[in-house]
Amino acid sequence: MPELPEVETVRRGLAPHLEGRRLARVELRRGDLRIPFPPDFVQSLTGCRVARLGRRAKYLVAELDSGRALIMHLGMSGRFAVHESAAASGTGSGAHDHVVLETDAGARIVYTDHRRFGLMTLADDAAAHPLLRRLGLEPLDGALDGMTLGRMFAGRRTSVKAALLDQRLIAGVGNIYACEALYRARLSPGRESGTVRGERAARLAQAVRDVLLAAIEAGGSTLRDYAQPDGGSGYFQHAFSVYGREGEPCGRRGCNGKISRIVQAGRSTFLCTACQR
DNA sequence: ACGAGAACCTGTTTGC
DNA sequence: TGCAAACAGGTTCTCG
Repeated sequence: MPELPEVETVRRGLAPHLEGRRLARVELRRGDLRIPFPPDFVQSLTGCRVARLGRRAKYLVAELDSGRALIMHLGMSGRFAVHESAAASGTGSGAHDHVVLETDAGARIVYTDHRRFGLMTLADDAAAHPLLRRLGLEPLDGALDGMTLGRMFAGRRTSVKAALLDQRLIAGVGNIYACEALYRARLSPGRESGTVRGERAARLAQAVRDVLLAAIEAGGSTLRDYAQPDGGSGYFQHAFSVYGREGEPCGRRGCNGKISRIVQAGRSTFLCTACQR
C-alpha cells in the first residue's frame, strides 16, 4: 500500500517524535514479520538516540547514535501510530501490533501490520544492506530525466508498467503511481519499455516526478490500511485519474474514452485505451 | 538473462 | 443470508 509518497508522509509524521530522542523502551509484541527480527533487536535498540529518520525508496531508515541503522518497510498493510503520552495509550493493543517504541519524551510509537509483509531489521551500514543495495534511482533527487529513464529502459522487452515497478531501475513507484504516471504521460502500460525514449521518456520521467510530488503534497493516498502516524488520512486518492476508476469516463480534454482495468503480472492496471499509446 | 507467475498473510468486498 | 472467490498499496523466489 504504502508507496513512496505514503512512506515519505509517514517519515514526516514520525521524524519530530524520533529525531534527537532516545528509545527508552522497545517492545517486540510478536516476532513474525516478513523476515525475522534480529535476535539482538530489542537490546541493540534500547537506549539508542535517533540521529535522523531518512527514507530510501519505500524504506524508512533511522540512523542511530550507536552507528547502526534501523531499517523499516511497511509492506502492504504496515502503519505507525503515535500516541503522544505513553501512559495514556495504556493497554489498548491490537492483535497485529508488532513493535512498540517508547521515547524519552514519552511518545509511544506502535507499528501495526496485519498482513505481515513489512519488516524491521538492523544494519551496520544501511546503504550496503542487501535490502537497499540493489535499489535504483531515487525519483525525486533530481537525477530522473528523460535521458536517464530512456537509458534505463533501453533494450528491455518487458512492459513499461513492469519496468516502472522494477525497484532496481526507479525505486519507490508502486502500482497506483505507476498507473497514474503512465496516464499522465499518455503511454500505454503494455508498451515495450525499450520503445520509451526521446520525447516519450521525457514525458514519463516528468509524469513520475509530478505525480509523486503531488501525492506527497496531499499526504499520500488512503485506501484501506494506510494512515498517517497522527491517524489522519491522505487525500490524494481523490485526485486519481485512473486508479480504481474502471468504467468511468476519461477526464482528459477531448478524449471520449473510458477507463478500463487489465491485469499485468498479476496486478491491476487502470488505463484509458483511447488516449494512452 | 529475463520475465511471468506463485507465494507469503489477513481482512474486506463482491458475486452466486 | 451465507459462503466462497476475488482482491488489496510489496517483495522475493521459482520456473520456463
